[in-house]
Amino acid sequence: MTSLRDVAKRAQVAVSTVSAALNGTRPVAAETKTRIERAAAELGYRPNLLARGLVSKRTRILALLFPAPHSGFGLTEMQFATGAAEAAGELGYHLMLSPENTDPVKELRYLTGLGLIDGVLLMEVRLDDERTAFLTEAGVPFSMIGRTRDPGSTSYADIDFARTAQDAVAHVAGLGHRTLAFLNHSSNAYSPQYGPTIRTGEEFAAAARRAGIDYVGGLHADSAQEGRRAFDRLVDERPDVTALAVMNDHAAVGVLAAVAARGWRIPQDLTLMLVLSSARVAEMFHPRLTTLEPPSSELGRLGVRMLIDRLQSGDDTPHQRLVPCRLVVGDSSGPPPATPGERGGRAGGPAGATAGDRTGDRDERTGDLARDRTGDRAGHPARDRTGDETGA
Amino acid sequence: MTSLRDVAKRAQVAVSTVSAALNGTRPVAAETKTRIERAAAELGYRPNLLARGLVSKRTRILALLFPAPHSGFGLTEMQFATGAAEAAGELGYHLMLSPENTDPVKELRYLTGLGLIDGVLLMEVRLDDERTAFLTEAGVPFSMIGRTRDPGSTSYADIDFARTAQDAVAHVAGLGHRTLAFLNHSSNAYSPQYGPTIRTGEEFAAAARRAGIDYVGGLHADSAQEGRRAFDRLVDERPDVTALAVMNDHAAVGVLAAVAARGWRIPQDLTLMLVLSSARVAEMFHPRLTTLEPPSSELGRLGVRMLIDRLQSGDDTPHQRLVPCRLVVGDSSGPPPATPGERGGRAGGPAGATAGDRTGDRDERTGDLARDRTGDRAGHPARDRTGDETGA
DNA sequence: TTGAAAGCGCTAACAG
DNA sequence: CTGTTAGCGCTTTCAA
Repeated sequence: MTSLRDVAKRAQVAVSTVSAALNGTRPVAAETKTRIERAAAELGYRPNLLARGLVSKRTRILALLFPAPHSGFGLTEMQFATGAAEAAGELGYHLMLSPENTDPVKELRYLTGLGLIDGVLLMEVRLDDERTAFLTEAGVPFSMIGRTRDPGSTSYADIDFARTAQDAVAHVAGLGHRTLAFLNHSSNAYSPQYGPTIRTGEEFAAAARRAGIDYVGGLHADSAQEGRRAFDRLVDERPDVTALAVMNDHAAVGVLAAVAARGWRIPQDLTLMLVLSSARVAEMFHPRLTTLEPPSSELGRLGVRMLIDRLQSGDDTPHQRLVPCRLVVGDSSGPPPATPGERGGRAGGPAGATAGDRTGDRDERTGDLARDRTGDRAGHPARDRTGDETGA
Repeated sequence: MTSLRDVAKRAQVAVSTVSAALNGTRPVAAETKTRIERAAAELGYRPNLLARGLVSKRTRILALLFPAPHSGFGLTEMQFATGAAEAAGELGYHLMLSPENTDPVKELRYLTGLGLIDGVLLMEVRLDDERTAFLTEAGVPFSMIGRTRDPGSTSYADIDFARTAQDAVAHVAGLGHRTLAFLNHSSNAYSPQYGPTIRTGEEFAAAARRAGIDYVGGLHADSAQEGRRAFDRLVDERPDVTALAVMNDHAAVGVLAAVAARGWRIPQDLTLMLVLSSARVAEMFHPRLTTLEPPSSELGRLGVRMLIDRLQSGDDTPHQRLVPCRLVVGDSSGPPPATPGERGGRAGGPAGATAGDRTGDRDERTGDLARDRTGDRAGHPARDRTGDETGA
């Protein structure tokens, strides 16, 4: 390990001059500077982060607290991490992965006490998250992916649920649907305080109301079996429903089974969309489902950027960013059936010319998933991952 | 930040004594020790990792180099990371996520030059991976998830492809199949040097040969469309194939479409299994596919454990561990049809009573995915995630 | 069994 | 503009 002293010796100057030259901390004569730089390069000098951190109190290390991979820990959550790590790397920071144990606050106290990290990035934030209080009180800079019920002056990047719901509603409304049902997670699948579950439900209801669409809520399912049952119940009670949005991949599997069992076809008899699920998952279905894909990676990036921004500016005005999901139209969206009451066969009935045909004549497309088609009525143009800017 | 000096002051001893007492570095009188411990607890003392690392040259920080999330970056890869982070945490270490840019070796040089990390964990290891040479030469301790062509004396945790293939072959053979086809990734989907792609192909061929099963290889597909085409070609050329193993999720989607298009049923007309894919993904299919699920999280854990073991023992005899995939039997496995030549309808023909029925009478099961049933002929008992021990 | 002192590699006053 | 000096918080000799 070559140190500052080695460089100083070789360049015939004092260590502090080398430090200054390399960091631009104070003016250094051009000639001296180049001499120092050459010496540093020749020796392959790398500043020791520990020593630097010890005195400067800043390590350029961020911690990402991620929850134990419980039930629903999928691609989405992990993309936060990769997005965050990338953004950190681009800005000269490092990202530490800290698995959260049973006592998050204790974990945080330990972690921040180490003097190792400059800031914390929280994910899986609950509406009443206790971690924010601790961090605020401890004076540890942090930002969140997701947000608490009342974010106040904390920094966060979260999904724009209102806009997402609005886009979804506009999509089905644009296709001519007048009734939309929403199949949510059960409230205890994740924490009962899990923001996305609650906010998505609320916002779908609100968006439907505003659009003058009939909304059917209060449905929950976390497994294929529950999804199937929920769908059957739904159709019994509300045979007029022609469009359904589903939160849970597994529930969607059950819904598809129930749809097929009734002899219904998608999208002719029902428009089905997956909410907060990646296009990669939606692609696994037959037909390929329309999806509202969460901007996971971008949220991770944003979270890191706003954290670093705060760290570097010293200014702690909060950054709060909402990013809508991206509507990826699949093969499960279509106009509503002319006569909803007379759809398909019935359970156990003649199943001919249903799923077999459907998959049979389905046109296989390659990777053209990025087509952003929003319903005509929506009025806003196709949108892509927008800026990377931290913007207030 | 309370420091050693604060504790020393409060306990009325010298800093060096506090250090010794807290680290057990040298004998300290029991009475003094408790006094120190109490003082430390009262002050909420946390050792500063930077200061400690600066002198001890050991930070207890490990770096996980993960590749840019290119094409096939899924759940599997991410589970390495979570497994690794957990294992690290349990052993008092920290895991840094280092996204790999275009020049991995440069990245590594930089990273290891920082004096910040004690060791490196490599993933997405290619058969001729250049990173290992650098790390070896630089004397940086490392271990791998995956392995190079000739691992020599490097430490790694990898999938036991031979055993996995053997289990798969035994499974289908046990069901009575005499012919097995294998649909691999195309060689350029990942790096042309991507170990799993190559090893799995080889081992399936070998296992089939040993089991006296007719093997059809040389098939590749990375997308649904390619999967569909590959399957159609396969059936044309080898109508005797009754079992098919598929590496790629997307290809499997295409295969299922092609199967349905022919009016075939699964598993009656074809036994289909997914290789190196998580059970969560297999669950998305209809019917739920039999899977050989990679022990991703465990590989991550093992990688970290062997790295830390080497770090702490100072002994650099390599640890090399192979862990087979877990066979999760789904609803896509069954005995071969009596007369393979007369299966189902043909493309575009009467699709009646096919997929519709299949999904219709499918029994929805909840979460009971852990059933380990290995083929009768295999002769080895159900196996679960085995030990966590690092074992040499 | 304990204390004093040196120093890890760096930054940041302060003099020159 | 540059060199000297004093630490950051800790571990580790070396004496006592």
